[in-house]
This record gives sequence, structure tokens and C-alpha cells, in this order.
Amino acid sequence: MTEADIFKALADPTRRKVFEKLAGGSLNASALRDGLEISQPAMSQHLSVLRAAGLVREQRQGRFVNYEVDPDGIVAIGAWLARYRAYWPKRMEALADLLKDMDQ
Amino acid sequence: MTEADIFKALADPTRRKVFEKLAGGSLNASALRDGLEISQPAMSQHLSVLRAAGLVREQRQGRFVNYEVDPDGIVAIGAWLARYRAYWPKRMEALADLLKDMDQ
DNA sequence: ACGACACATAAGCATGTGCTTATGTATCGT
DNA sequence: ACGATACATAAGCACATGCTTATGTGTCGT
Repeated sequence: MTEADIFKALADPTRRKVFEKLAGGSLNASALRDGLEISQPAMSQHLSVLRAAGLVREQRQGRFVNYEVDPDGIVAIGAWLARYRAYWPKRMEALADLLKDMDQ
Repeated sequence: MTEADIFKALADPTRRKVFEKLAGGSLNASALRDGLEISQPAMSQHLSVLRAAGLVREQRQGRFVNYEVDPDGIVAIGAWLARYRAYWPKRMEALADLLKDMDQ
């Protein structure tokens, strides 16, 4: 789970779509395939990349594997972004408020 | 300047180093090469990618080109991160405060 | 026990990415 | 005007990445 892993993982459009789907709630690998025209192994490989990056975590339930957003990845991106806080413009202030308010 | 451009740009370790250097202040292409063992064309190509992503902007000064962090890219990442605010853990609250406080 | 199912892994292939050397373009100093 | 300097662009190459098909592993229902 390094910065390299995280940015590389998010560089792929399919993986960003998967991540966004998971933001709406936990889903298993098959459910994640719906809509995305992709093979089962391809999805499995993408999920592996997302998991190695710390963006997603899994929970086995019988023969299903439920995936969900892993806050660790989110935190890592936030921490990276914080290093460039000197360049946050004024309009980001509202965003910072929003982020804080929603964290409950 | 799309999410794809941004994450792809940051997926490369050399480009992240360049970006971090620029966070310390404006620098020209030659100065950015110091320390990084990389050819002049390679740096030029990296800067082109960073600029296309909206992470960096340039300012010609004679035969020098000064590069600096472009807040647009920062904002774009912040906006992307905001979409997953539901998964910001408690410890991110402090970060949101920090980001807000520093934005002055 | 056995077939069906959910997912992971292996191997091979097409395309993308980052590097190099060579060269082009524009500006500076003298 | 001329060479030196700063940077960009072009072309070619090695390696990484994402996909596919084929197969492996473990779990469920009957």
C-alpha cells in the first residue's frame, strides 16, 4: 500500500468505475461486473490491484467475496494531498468544511 | 485535464518527485533535473504530461520555462476525494481542519 | 459424492508507457 | 552574425499493463 500503488490503481478507468460502485455500498465480484463489459478474470485482477493499493478490502462469505471501500486508501490520498496544502485555493475552504461536516 | 490524466500523471514516481519539488517553489526544467538522473527530453516529456493533467503550469521567461504547481489539479483531486467523504474516518477530521486552516 | 457456481491464477498477446539518441526551434551573450 | 544555451519534438526500443482463454481452488445444493 504505497502512493505508487494507489495512483497506479486509480489510473485505470475501469478500476475507478469499480471503486465508485463500491462507494455506493458493498458488492461481490460478480455484482461489480454488471454494466461493465469485462470478463470475470479481468475483474478479479482489477480487484486484486485495488486491494493491494489499500483502496478496497474483502470479506469472504462462503463462495462469495464481498468488497468494500477501504478507508486506509482514502486516508493515504488525503495525507498526500495535505502535503500540498499551500496550494489549496480559497474555494477549497468550502470543500474542507464539507469533508469535515460529512465525517460523522 | 481529466481525472484519467491526473491519476495517470501521478502514477509515475519521477513525475511525483517533480511535482513535490515544485511544491517547494517555482523552478525551470533544468533545475528540476538536478538530483533526478534523467535526460533533458525525458524531463520535458514528464512536464508535458503534468501540464496536460493540470497539475503544473508554465511561464516562459526568455529561453527558460518556469514551472509551478497549478492549483487546478489540486482542486480536481480534492473534488474527487470529496465524492468518497462517506468513507473518511474520524482521524481525517483533523486533516480537514488542517487543510482549512492552512488555506490563507 | 457430484455438478454447479464464485472466484483466483497462469500463460500468452496487443497496446501503452517511459526511456534513449538525434534533431528542431527559439533566445541569449558577445 | 555566430555559437552556446534551454527546451521541445521525433523516432525507435524495452518493458509494463490490461486483456483474453484455459485451468485451478474452494463452497454450495442435492
